[in-house]
Amino acid sequence: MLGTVPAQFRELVREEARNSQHQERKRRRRNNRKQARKEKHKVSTNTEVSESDERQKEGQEVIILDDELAQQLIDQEKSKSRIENEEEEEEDIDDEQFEEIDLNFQDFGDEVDPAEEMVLTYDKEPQESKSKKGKTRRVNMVSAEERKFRRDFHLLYLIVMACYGRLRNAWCNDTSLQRFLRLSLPQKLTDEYKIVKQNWSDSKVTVSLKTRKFLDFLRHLMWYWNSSYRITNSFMYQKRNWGELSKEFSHEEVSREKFKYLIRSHMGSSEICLEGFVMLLRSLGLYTRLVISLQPPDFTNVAAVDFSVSEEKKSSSPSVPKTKKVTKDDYLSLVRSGKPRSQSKSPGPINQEAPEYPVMWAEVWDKYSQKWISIDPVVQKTIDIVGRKSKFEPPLNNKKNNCFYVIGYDQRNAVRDITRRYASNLNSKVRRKRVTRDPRYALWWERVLRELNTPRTRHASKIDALERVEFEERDLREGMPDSFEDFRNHPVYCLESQLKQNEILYPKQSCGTVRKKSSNEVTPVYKRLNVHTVRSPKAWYLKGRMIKLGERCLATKDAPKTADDDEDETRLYAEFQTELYIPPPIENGIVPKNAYGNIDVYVKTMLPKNGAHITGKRAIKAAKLLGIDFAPAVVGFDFGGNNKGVANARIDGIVVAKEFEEAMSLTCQCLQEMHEEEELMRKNIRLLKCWKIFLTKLRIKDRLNKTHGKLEETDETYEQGGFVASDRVFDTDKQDSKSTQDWDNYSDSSSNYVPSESSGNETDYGIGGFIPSDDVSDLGNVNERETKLGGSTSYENEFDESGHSEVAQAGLTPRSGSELVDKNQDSLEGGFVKEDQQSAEEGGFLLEDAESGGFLPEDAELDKAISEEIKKAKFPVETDTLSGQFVGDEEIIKQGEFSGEQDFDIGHFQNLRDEERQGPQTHTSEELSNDEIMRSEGRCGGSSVSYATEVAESRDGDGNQETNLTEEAMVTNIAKFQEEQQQKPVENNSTPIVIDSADEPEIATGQHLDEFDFEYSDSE
DNA sequence: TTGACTCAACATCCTTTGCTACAA
DNA sequence: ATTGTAGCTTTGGATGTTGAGTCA
Repeated sequence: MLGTVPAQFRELVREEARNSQHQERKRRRRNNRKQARKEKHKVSTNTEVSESDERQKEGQEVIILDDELAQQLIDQEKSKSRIENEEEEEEDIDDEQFEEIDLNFQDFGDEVDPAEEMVLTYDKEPQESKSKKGKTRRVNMVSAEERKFRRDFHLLYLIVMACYGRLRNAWCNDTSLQRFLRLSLPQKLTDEYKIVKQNWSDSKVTVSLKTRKFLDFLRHLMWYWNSSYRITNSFMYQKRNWGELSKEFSHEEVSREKFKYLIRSHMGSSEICLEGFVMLLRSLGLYTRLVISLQPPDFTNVAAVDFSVSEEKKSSSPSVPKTKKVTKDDYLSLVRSGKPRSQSKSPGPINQEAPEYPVMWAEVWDKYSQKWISIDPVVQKTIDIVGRKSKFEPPLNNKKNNCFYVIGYDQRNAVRDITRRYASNLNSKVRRKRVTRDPRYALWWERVLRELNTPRTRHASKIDALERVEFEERDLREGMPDSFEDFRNHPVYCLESQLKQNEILYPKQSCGTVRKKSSNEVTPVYKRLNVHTVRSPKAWYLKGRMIKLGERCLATKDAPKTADDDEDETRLYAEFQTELYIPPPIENGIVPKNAYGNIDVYVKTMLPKNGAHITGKRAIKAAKLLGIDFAPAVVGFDFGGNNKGVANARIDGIVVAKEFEEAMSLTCQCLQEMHEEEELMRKNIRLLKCWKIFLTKLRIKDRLNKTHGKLEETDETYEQGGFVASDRVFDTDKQDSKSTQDWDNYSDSSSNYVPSESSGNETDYGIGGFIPSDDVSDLGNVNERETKLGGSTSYENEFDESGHSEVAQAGLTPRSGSELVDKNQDSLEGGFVKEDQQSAEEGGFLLEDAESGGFLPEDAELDKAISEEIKKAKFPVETDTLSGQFVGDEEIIKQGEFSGEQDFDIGHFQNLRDEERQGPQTHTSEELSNDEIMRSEGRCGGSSVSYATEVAESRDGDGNQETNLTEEAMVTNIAKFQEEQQQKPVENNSTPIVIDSADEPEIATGQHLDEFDFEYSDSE
């Protein structure tokens, strides 16, 4: 294994080189393609191509070096990049790649064979390229992962702030505080309010006068509040770009009690000042909204973070932008702790100058003019009835405040998105900055708002309906965008030049024109309403539609080269040219099929008349059983998986005639039940077999005791480890008890001797119960043993910790030969042996009984019951996980060999298994131990990998979890094995060695195993 | 200062029914 | 001899979006 490590590393480097070369080739090809396209209407641009080639040569260095040099190079690069980081320069070497390589160097550097050369190719400045005029163009974009993170962060911000607003709004509904505020209102204002109210009820007063009076009152109220409230901190939250997220900003935590206190004492931050004002308005019975303009970081900004924007502005050095990538950790550390990760990256708290535009304000409903009046008593101290443009809307290029998400909360806790009122360019500019530009997230945002509402406020009220009308008017009033770019994806207007490839205008009627700013060229503008998506007939078929008869295509496109059709272009049609596809009906129970023998059911409407779509994996079997006609249902295509690039039909269930639906569902249900029953039966039988084997082993042990004399320290050995006891019996016979721990000696003296578990783990087993999970997880031991066992497989891998596997519970495990075998001595050491032993001591399952003539009658009965149970099984239990070996056991039982009435022919027993395993071998009865017998029942060869796979297969009914666990165990096992191997001095030998079972004796000594790759196989 | 335009670098969408060798 | 299945190969091409630079 070790020998392969440098090769692995070299492979990695080569792969890097190949990848980069491949990328280069790809880019070159693309460039060529692009240029070829341009050549259609341009003069040849060959010079550019060669230029780009030269560029690639310049940018790329091929270095041939030995590994030591490579190490040096990488060290250099590392230190260089470190320095660069410190100096905040933006020589953006692909750090990640180097880190990856470096890691390998550190791990395996000592083992690198210096004789071998390698080629290390790297891009010197992969993210820079030259523009035509020779100046460098810097590409400064973040990865896809980072983009996703930014979007998610944006979403999270929206949710959190929306919830925050909801909470604060609820606080503003505190009636006792409202009463307090109303009572503390000066008499003058109270009187004025009375007049306003009288005016409202006075029909003689005109609406405009009512509104004006009301506005006057609001203005006075605003000034009163503004003068009586002492703002201790004028800072409000503001928009931060991605680089500023880790900067501190002062924010005092306000509990509800503190909030109450601050309101009563007319003192606090500007935010609480506004909330107090909202309360004051509500206390007067005015329908008031708390309005919050959310300021999430811009998710459409995918430029690498610029930390020094503010510094840059001050330091008048705009020529060299100082940018630095920020990792996710920076944001997360901010989110988790609210503190910056390192001071160097966060140059002090955000500049807390008083903002020009508010992020929170109030809205009051004027029921006479039927308009919302916006009041900002804190920042601008203005009252505004929003006309064309709101006074609160900052310019679009404002870095600290944007009007992209404005939410209003009223006293009923209704939550509404009222951005439309405050964003004058919602459709053209703001829309592109909102996450709702993606329909998926539009739904998401709708849902967030819906969830924030109470069930009562989810329905639009009268005022909401009026507001909707207002918003529609505003949509119309917004008009056409004033720049070409703003037409892109505009919901109302479009330009023909910006249509996508599969979009057409029909009918092509312009609704206006737009003039370019640079020239007098006039471009017609169309309504987005007239834009249709066109598709090929095949694409429409996949959507369950077909082209109407006589329709002419609206567009064409080049047919894919792979198509067998003679036609070199595909005709495209719009949806209005299609109709629903009606499949041929099922007649006489015969399902119409396509050329592949399937039926296409891409959408529900494609299900034929009189047809039923039966899903589920037993559907086909059920249909075959019933003898009815059916067709597998193709519901889509897969382009990934094993067959990348080529479509694979995705089949889900079958289609049968409607009249068979009930029969089918019953049959499927029945099959399912049968399957479950069968599984249960299998499980039971497996467990019974476990018991049988266990009992058999006890009998063998008993017989041995009887034949060779009972071991004195039986109890002790049981405690120490189950069948180690037998080993000791064996030891006693050999008069060599000292060598108990010396496995090599064992192996030498008795070939194929399997040592018992190393005594380190034994204590756990002594407690009793089934396989302790500790042992399962202790793969270190497993490996140890595996090493000692040589070619034998470690069974422990398969014992999942959760203990769900009945096999594991029973102390059974399948092995490489797809057979179940009693888990070796462990199960006997642990688990019930001890208890049995105890009970034996107490007089239940006594060895003495056995001595006095076989097993107890109960055991015989149990045995009989087990055999009968197995016989009762109508299905082939033995075929799969249970092999004929158990039948062999059964036969032995049947022959009465263990009944105590005959002498135990140990030689026969031995041969039975040895013949199965590796042909006849000769053993004397002295050489036999329980371990021996148990091992003889298992195929000890087979790679752990294939074994694990088999186990996974054998448990296919148990779901994926077990399989995963097995794989996990497998991986751990392999890793351990590799680790072990690396620790040992080794000759350079990376080729896997196949070990025949004939080699087992040697392997069992465990002397040379470390050199072998873990790939053993049985010679069968 | 702003917008149109270009270029580069990705991201994303569209595509829409195998073959062979080998083990069981 | 037949059947079932693992593994192959390494990935494509067009189009859309964005940042950055240039120019009017």
